[in-house]
Amino acid sequence: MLSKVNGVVWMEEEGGVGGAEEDEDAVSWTRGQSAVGGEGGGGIVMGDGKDELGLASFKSMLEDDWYLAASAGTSGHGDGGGHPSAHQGGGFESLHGHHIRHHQQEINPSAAETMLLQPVDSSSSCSPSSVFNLDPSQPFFPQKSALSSLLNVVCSNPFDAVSFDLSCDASGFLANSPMLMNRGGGAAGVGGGGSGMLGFGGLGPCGPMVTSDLMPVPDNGGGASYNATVGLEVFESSPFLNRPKVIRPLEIFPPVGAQPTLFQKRAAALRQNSGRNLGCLDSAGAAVSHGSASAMEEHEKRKRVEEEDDMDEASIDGSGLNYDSDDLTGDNLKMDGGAKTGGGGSGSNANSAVTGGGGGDHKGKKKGLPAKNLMAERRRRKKLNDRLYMLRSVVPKITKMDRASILGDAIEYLKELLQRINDLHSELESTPSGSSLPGSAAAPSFHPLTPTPPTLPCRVKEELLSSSLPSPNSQLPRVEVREREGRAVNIHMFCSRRPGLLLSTMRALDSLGLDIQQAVISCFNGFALDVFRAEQCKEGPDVRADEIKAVLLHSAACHGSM
Amino acid sequence: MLSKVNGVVWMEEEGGVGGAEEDEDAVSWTRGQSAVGGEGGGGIVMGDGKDELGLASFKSMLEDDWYLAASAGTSGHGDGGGHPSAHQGGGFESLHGHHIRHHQQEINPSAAETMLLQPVDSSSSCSPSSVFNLDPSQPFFPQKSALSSLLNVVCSNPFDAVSFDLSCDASGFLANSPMLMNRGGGAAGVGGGGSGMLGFGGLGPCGPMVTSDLMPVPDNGGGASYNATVGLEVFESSPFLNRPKVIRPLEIFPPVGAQPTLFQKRAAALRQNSGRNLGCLDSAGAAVSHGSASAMEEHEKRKRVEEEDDMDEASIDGSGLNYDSDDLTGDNLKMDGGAKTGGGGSGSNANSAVTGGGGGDHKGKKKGLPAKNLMAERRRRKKLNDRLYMLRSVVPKITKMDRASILGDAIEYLKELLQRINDLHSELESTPSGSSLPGSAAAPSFHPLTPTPPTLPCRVKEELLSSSLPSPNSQLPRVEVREREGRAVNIHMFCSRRPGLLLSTMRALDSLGLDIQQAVISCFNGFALDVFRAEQCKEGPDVRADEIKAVLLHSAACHGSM
DNA sequence: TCCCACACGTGACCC
DNA sequence: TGGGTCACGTGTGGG
Repeated sequence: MLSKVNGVVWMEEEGGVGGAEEDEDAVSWTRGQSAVGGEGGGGIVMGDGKDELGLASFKSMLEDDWYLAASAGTSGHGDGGGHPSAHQGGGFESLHGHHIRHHQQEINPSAAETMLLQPVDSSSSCSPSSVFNLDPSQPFFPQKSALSSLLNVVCSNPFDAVSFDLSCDASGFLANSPMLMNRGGGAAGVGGGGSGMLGFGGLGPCGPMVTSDLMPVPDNGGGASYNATVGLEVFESSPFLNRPKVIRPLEIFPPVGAQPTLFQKRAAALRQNSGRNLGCLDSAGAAVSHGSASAMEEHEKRKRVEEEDDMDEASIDGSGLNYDSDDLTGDNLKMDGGAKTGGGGSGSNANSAVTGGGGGDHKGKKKGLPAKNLMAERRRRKKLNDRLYMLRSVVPKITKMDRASILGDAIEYLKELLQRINDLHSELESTPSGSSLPGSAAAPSFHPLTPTPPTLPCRVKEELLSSSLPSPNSQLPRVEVREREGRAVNIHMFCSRRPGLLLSTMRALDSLGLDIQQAVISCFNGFALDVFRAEQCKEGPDVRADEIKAVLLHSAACHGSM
Repeated sequence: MLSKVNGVVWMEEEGGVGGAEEDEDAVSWTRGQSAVGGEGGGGIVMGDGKDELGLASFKSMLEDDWYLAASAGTSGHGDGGGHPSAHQGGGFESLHGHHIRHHQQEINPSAAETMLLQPVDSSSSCSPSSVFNLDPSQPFFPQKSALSSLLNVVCSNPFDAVSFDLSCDASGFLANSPMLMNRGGGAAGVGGGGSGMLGFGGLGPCGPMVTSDLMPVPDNGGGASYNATVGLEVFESSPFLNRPKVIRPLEIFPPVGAQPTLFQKRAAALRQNSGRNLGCLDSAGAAVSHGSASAMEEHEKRKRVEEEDDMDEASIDGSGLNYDSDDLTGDNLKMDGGAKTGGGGSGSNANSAVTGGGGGDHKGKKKGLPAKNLMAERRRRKKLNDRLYMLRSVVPKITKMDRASILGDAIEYLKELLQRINDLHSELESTPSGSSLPGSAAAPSFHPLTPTPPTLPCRVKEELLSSSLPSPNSQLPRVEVREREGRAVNIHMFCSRRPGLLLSTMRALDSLGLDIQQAVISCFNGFALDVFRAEQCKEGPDVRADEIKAVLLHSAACHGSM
């Protein structure tokens, strides 16, 4: 149902995101990504996907797998440093892949699906894109657009998403994991881990290099699909290389992926740094890059792992594959974890003797719980990160890649959307034809979609400010009424809170024949009434804004007076 | 400017959130809170605040202060266990402080600012509420509603929001911050830190106990204001104690507050647990509660700290005061940190030998960085949490209190909004004249971004809408009423929106002799009413919760029935 | 008991 | 160098 409509996209998201359980949500996200990956990489293992369970299990599997895979893969390349040429190359791949993808998406008609995928990817990729955005100087890519598109995409894939989410939601996860595994195997071969490698290999230049390194990359690629095209670009596009700094993250491939963003960024950075210099093995690079080789290695591993995880989520399929290949999972994971910790030895954590202390999971610290807990924690973290990225992907304008910024941007964006909806509502109702915006000045602003509405006309802002600010308490009642089209109105009222004010205000509005359709009223120290949309009863005569205002002011005054 | 208007709050948020830099954002958030605090606590050090930098500094200051204060306070009580009675008391304090504050705010006419603050607080407080929501069983609080309300608020302030975004985006934030500070200073003087303490002391029972403990509280209190009432409640209201579980968070006063949510929940829980048993010193309590006294202590401290931090953010002013009072800050902080770490000694962390190992900040591990870093990390964490709560507050329907869930819900919600926008767009275009559509069609498409879906068939759209919205709508009216102490009640109501519902509900509440002091009401698809605090008129007979519920249900039903 | 979620402190990295 | 960010591993509490 949902899926069909464009709304579908939304639906999915919703289901996945909010609607269902977290896990489910996570799944959904993943799915989306996976879908994307599938599209791009093609190789999604749909058969598996079919199972609802698949997803869930997938997810978990993936996560675990991640670690495992990552560790496995990582260890392999990270330690061994088998990569041929650039980390960068690898990094780029992913990043480019994403970007490229975006372009492709646009380009490709197939798009519909792609779109969806894209979104997913974008989510992951988003980060990259956002990254791009970050760099003012080098926005070469349409991150924003990408993002938006992604969002859209997500939205666009109502079906996909929906189906996934729904199916996935509940049973999905758990059951899924196995599925994932299977899937992974089943998958075309985007391949994560070893398989993934293959995928990359297919890409071309990257392939080789990637292989060892790519382990992670694949994940990022999640998206093997991306790689193909991407790979080329990467190599081709020196620009990225050229500008390591800002872009770096992106460059590397943060963009691509799903989760690399942060991780990738860092990883990429590392790689670049080390990589460029070294351009050799990962390990070498790592070592080179910094003082503590061991530390570096660990770091890399971890990052990779995470990346993989991300990938998993992002492109579950791919990851799935990897996992499958790895298959070591459980034990390996632990081991990996242990190894990591042990290896890393950061300080306190390293300790972690708990985890692995020695080699096994139970070492001694306490119960041996640590290992499990550790994994759980990792999963949790990853999940959270994925969500975060997802959120990022959904938010068109991303100021910074910071987690906090992401949240902040999301909040802002959310508000913006609400505002828009409001405006649209008013417009809709009021202006039949005027569609355009008569009413809503705001509409235009956001409409444009400009993700960056921000710039909206200052004037508007001013208005708002004036209105908004007034606030405070002691203050005089402040009422603003805007007529939208037709009989719709927007009301903003602010004054001190007084007992009975709420009721009297409601009465006043009612007396005016206004039906409050969308509003938010808050009482605390003060009283704030924001009616986004209210309509005058059809029957009644038109009430003018100033009338409304007068009535409300009176109401506020009466009470306010006290 | 901004500061003045109620919008301020929003402004801040928006600005803080999306618009500006993270720091700023953070600041903004903080401000909101701070503002609140200022209102409540008043004692913000405004002088400093004036500087734009001030904000930043404030922020940092506060945060640091938090820690310091907290640590100071904490260390004092935590380690020494100087606190008179309960940790709970302490914990409560903070929490309560928040709640109380709200109350006070409400009480305080100064409110206008408060209002703003409130929202902010609410955001933070929301978390608690959401927490409640999480519990299916115990939704007593209007978390959702709160959230929704928040959202609404945000939304509601179309102007504000817009303006904010716009204005805020760039300069706004920075500029604002100073304002806030100023305001805070201007505030009545609730009092933060030391001052705050006083405030608490004023409260009564809590006062004494709190004092030592309160240090942190003030922060929370940001809001000393709350404390007064809260403190009482806490002590008085055994119920909370009685129902530690689900309610806990709320009970404690999560609602109030600002950030307690997660923190508070836990903290509260801890306190309750320990507190109840012990009811003595914090340290004692801690020790009692669990095996590792030291660990407990640390925990408590930490929590408190965080709480404080939250407070800081929430009610920066307060914190500011505290800080001021403390003044120890820098060094103290370090010390505190060190102490904490040292004291706690949980395991790995404890170690923290880095931090304090011994007593001072620099111990030895590496550079002595740790301490600083530690603080930074704490701040960061806090900031992130605040944002998260903020986000939560904005998202109307929160399934779980999980971080991941919050993100997921937010994403979903976001998608929903996009979908809606899309639909609206299509409708707009199509409906009015089809002509516009084309172009606009684009709109929808791009809007939604979903390139494809673009225009989903209206019909579909309709379906979707119906479906999407559903959440609210379809539902049966849901009303939850909790009696607080005395004549205070908490009400959470959620049902489909119906014309006149708002008024009828208000009438119903009025008829019950309830004075709505703190509430958030949001209307969109559904109708959500969250009354954080309402008091029955002194005159009237006591109204029982079930009566209220019945009346509200009736009201909802009448309208709801449709 | 386990699992989950969280907060914490730390090391590493970047700017 | 210093602040900020991040991931990690751990400890802990709640269910």
